[in-house]
Amino acid sequence: MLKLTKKADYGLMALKYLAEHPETPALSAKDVADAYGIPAQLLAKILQRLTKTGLLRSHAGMNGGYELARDARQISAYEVIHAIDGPFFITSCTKGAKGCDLTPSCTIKEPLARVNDTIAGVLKSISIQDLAEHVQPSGRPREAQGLVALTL
Amino acid sequence: MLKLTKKADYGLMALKYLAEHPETPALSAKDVADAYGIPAQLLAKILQRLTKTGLLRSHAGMNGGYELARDARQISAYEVIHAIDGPFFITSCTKGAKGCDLTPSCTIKEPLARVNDTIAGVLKSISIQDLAEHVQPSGRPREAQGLVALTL
DNA sequence: TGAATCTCGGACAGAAACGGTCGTATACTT
DNA sequence: AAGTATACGACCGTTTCTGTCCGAGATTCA
Ligand code: SF4
Ligand code: SF4
Repeated sequence: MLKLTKKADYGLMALKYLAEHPETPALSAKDVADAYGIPAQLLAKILQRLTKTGLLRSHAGMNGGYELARDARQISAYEVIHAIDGPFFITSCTKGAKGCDLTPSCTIKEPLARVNDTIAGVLKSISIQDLAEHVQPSGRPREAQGLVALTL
Repeated sequence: MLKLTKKADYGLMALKYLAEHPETPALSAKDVADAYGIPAQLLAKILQRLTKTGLLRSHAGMNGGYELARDARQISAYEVIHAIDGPFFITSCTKGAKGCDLTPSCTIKEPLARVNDTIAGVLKSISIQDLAEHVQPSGRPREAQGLVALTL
């Protein structure tokens, strides 16, 4: 529950990897998969989907591969997750989906929808760049880099 | 992914229901289950687990049932979720668990751990009471009731 | 031209998590 | 004693997740 899919996880890793190698023209799925221990074929399909949603640009053929379509600073974790795992809900009922059987009688779906938005906001405020800058966490609680409004 | 379990969902509904009926000495699992359309047997087990973790007090026998162990204001959504679905991770690796195969080579687990904490913080800041006060959302974006620090 | 490399896309299978049911034992009230 | 309600574990069908396989198209290079 409330757990990130491994695909999304892999997707974030790959994007971060690409962000860290801006010089290279393109990196193949296999390159990235080998860099970590990710199953190559699986990563391939993930990158394909990221391409289809416009987060990556692909290039077939020899020395082909993928590159970021935008600056790493302009790609949010939310977009990645959304691209890979589809629309983001905390519950089974949220807007867009058909909802669970007891959507009418349920009295907490509305407050939960706000929680959903809040969490989505957190994810949206995180960019690939943020992941790439692995500031050595020297234990010191740094300045908060952002504040997320929690309306409920 | 990142979706609340239905069990947790039911648990929150039940807790909220109990919070809304502070006068009654105890409400049986069946009462709550009927109030919404929740499968009674399933809700029963959920409430049992909440009892075992100390969020509820149970009372067997006729006219028995459950009651909140603490004030609704003192019970966070996080506790409920944690009690029902176990420890809260966003990823498969987080502290406590054995982690996934590529925990060593993974470079994003540390930033993700912070995201994890952030979201957990959001959940912790929400009490059952907050759910019960279903302030008619008149569209007007009320004052933010809290801010969550987003450190990465 | 043709071989090598790489993306694309769907099908598919094994594994795990989820949602829900059942049966039985136990505790409390009247 | 009878009735009501919690307690607990086993079980099972469904869905979701993870990962693999395979065939088809694109591009580069010799
Ligand atoms: S309707 Fe209520 S119960 Fe059904 S999914 Fe939405 S929140 Fe959970
Ligand atoms: S280690 Fe990296 S890949 Fe494995 S679960 Fe944690 S974050 Fe995801």
